Amino acid sequence: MLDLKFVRANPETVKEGLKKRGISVSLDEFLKLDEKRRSLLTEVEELKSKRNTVSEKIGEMKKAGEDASKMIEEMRQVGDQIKELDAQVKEVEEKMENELLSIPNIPHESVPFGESDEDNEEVRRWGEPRKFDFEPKAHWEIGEKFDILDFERGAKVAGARFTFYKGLGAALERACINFMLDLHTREHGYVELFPPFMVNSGAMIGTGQLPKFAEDMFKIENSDYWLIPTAEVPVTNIYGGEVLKEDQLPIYHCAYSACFRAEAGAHGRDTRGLIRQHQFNKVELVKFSKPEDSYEELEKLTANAEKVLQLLELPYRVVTLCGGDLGFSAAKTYDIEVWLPSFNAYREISSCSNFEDYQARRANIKYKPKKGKASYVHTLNGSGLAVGRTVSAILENYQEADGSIIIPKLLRPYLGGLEKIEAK
RNA sequence: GGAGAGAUGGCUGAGUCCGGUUGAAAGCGCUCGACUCGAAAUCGAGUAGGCGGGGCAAAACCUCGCCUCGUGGGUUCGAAUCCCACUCUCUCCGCCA
Repeated sequence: MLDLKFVRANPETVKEGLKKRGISVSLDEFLKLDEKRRSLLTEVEELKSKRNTVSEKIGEMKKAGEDASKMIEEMRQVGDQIKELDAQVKEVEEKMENELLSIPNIPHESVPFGESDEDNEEVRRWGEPRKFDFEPKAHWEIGEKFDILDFERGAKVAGARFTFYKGLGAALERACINFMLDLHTREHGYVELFPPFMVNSGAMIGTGQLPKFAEDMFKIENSDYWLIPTAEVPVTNIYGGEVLKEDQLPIYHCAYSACFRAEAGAHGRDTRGLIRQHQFNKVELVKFSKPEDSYEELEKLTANAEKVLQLLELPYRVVTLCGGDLGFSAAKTYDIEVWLPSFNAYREISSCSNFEDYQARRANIKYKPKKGKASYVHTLNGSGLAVGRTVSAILENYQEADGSIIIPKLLRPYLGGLEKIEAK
């Protein structure tokens, strides 16, 4: 959420910033509401002030045994006016709140202009995509061949975009999760959380999924619970409504969670394999930092996510998302894209963002500096990494001519020393 | 699921029966100052947030006002205090992985 005072004072800056996203928002209506709100407030506050002073006087008169019935009658009428005006204020404020919650974050100045993922700017590459001297198989073919991924039965018991991992497939998924969590907690200084997989609407508003993107998520019937689309939601909201101490910052959390996404509007895209599932696993990195440090923290967070791919020896590239491809709440995002032979392309495996104070304002997360007033922290997060896509990348990049799959060295301890998956 | 207790500032905790200088005692913590070579101890001062108006180009800051004692409603001239609903926490019982 943008700062109301900032929008009021700098509507042109806001419009200009949103232009980078390719959206033009008219703030005229909003600013008109703002003016209306303020004039209503002036009016109603004057009445309330009057009521307060007169009520006090009534108390004194009663104590002195004097008759105050005339004043009481007058104040009764004032009370009715106040009630009427308060209702108007509430209505205006609700409209404004809705409006404000629906305005996306303003992109950072370093974010490139552009309309779609084609306009994202490549920052760096790591590793060299392998040249196969045979026709490499897609991970879904490999998964079925070894009977370690069962898409058909996933569809049978749940539906499209659900999968059973089986045997070494399940073990590989679990090994990746543990490998990532161990790396981030032991080497990168993150404190692990195991979050709730469902949250309430307040948390979803806090990180920006609501009110605009309800159709992208799964809602639990007859309750205010939503299945989390990412651990970002519970983990970022963990300090919602709190004032942190300066010396607590920066806070680093990592968390494994299952993620649930409705994938509305993705019909026909990535229908095969593990790339786009309604339920997938992810290890998430979340940071809370002082505003002046957040962009440095974004670089470090991205490097922490990249480290996973480096250790697994999977080639990748990093891109800066252009304005048109930027997520709703983010000010700047780096996507890490892993090489997937079946696509003959790099595919997103992590998205690392700085939200600046956008989420902090919505979730009301502040910190108190040693000197000065409490102000909003900056929040960041990134996948470290999406696990299903990591498994896909391993299966595809590590396949051999004889059909076997080499296990990356650092994962072997997590699989009882297993060196390769091969036909029995 | 049943019965009961509770929710007050950064924290602990009074006030709630009996509505009116209580936005809130006291203590702790924190900040600044004094003392000290320095620290501790001691002493003094300060210390909730949000919104709106004015001062101001703006921020800081100052000032006036409004709102906030879990949340939302109600009663009343006036509510932390009375009534209703909800949420959460704790204790006991039942059930359960």
